[in-house]
This record gives sequence, structure tokens and C-alpha cells, in this order.
Amino acid sequence: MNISEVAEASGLPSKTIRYYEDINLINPGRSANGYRVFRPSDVHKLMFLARSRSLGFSIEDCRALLGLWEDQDRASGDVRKLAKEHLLRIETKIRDLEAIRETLSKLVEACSGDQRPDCPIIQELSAP
Amino acid sequence: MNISEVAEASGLPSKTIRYYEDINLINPGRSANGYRVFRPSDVHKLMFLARSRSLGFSIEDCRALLGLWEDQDRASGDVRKLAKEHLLRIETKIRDLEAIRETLSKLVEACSGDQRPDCPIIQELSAP
DNA sequence: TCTTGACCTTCCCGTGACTGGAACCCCTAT
DNA sequence: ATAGGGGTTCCAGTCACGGGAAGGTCAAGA
Repeated sequence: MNISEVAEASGLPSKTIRYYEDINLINPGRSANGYRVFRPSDVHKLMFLARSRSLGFSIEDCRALLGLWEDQDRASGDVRKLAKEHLLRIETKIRDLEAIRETLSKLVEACSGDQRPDCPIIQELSAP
Repeated sequence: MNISEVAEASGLPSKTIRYYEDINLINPGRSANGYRVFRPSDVHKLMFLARSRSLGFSIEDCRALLGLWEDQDRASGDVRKLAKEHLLRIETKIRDLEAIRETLSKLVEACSGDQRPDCPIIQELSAP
């Protein structure tokens, strides 16, 4: 399979696939003309990566997950640990964003939003 | 005032303050020896920037907000528009993260997390 | 056979908002 | 004279790619 077919199959842009090769996440073969040749196992890896990335795992997390995926003797505890740490980071981010949302939505609500210059949003940013 | 006092007062690292000068958000004076000299108005601007950034506004949003802040004849509608667009982006981000959290927490819960290799997390990443 | 157009390749630069570090200058105190 | 704690510039790196240039390859049609 050539790169654009794999891009289609995995949902990842060709650019991203080349980048993943660059950073040694995958290692496709090469044909005589220099084109990358993807085996089914490469495609599976890329699909795995696409799904891991879509859950917000960092590239380095993905590298670790890929290692665990390929290790038939892995301990599920290792996987769970990675996932749980990531979950905690996500939850922290959500809480941070929710605090921002609260502040912002109150401000937006308080602002008349007309032609006049007085504005609670600017006021809050000037001195909360 | 020298940069480290301003850093203290604004809560921004000196590096960040220099960067803000670089991208023309502020324009402090210089003393004979080449040191930056911050006027009270510079400090106020930096505090304004710090607060805007802490609400997640992008630098370019901050630039616009700063312009509106300084414009005595601003229309509060312009401020509100910026804030509301930002609020919508925040809400989208929260929803995306919540979807991830749901998936992740289910997976973490379903995984025994022991020495055995079978792992619903890996399974889900392999083929959802 | 030639050409066209769609592939593929590598390489380099840019993103956002900084952060770290090197190399060097300035000022004050001992 | 020296030590230490300011300050300065400039360059490189972060993260995960994306855009675009310059050029090689391949299959189909005139």
C-alpha cells in the first residue's frame, strides 16, 4: 500500500504519517523507486496511533502504548497507569476551563454590548 | 521600575515581559545603560495582559482587547463580541474534553490493572 | 512516443507562547 | 580587584504537525 491509501484507511494525513516515521513510531518498507510500502501491520499501528491521539494521548504516551500493545506479555496495570494519569490531566484541564467559562459567561452576560464604552469585561480585566 | 520588579508586580516572568515587548504589546522606555524602564502605565498594561491571558485569550485577542481598553470611545459591543467568541471556543473545548473523559474513565474502570496482559484499554485502541 | 497529471520524495520554514541557556554588560559592596 | 546579582541580546527548543518548493515516478491518453 502507498501512503495515500494508508492515509485514507487510517484517517491520518500523509504528512502526519511521514512525521510518525521520522520520529520512529513506524517503520514502513521502501520499494525500488523509493516509495514507502506499508504492510498491514503498519496500517494497524497507524490506526492504533490515530485512536490514541484522538483520545488526547501525547506522542510519547502513544509510543509507550504502542510498546505495550506489541508486548504480548504486558501487564494491564501498566496500560491502566498511563490511561489514569492521562485521565487526571484531562480532568484538571476541564476544571480549569470550567472556571474560565464561569468567569467569561458572567462577564458576557453583564455586558450590554452596545455602542457605549462602559464595559464590565474591560473593567474586570483592568482590576478583578 | 526595572524588569524584575515589574515581573513581581504583574506575576509575569521577565522572559514573558521581554517577549511582549518583542511582539509590540508594550513599549517600555530605556535608561542610559540600556535597561528597560517601566512606567506605571506599562505595569498596568502588563497586569491587564496577565489577566486576559489567564482567561485563555490568545495573544492576538489580547492585542485587540488592549486596543479597546485604551480606546475611551470603544463600543462595549466590540469587547463583548471578542469575549463571546472566546467563550464559545472554550465551551467547545470543554465538550471535546468531556467526551474524552467519558471514554477514558470507562476504559480505566473496565481494566483490572494487574499483571495479566488482557486489557480493555488496549483492545479499544486496537479496534473501537 | 510524448505529454499530462497525479502521485511520490526530501527539505526547510512557520505555527503559539513562551522557556532555557550562552555570552556578555552594569552596578554595588566588600 | 573581585564577587554576586542585576540587566541585555540572540539562538535554539518545545509540540505535533502543516504548507510549500523542487524534483523524481508512474499510468493513461493523443
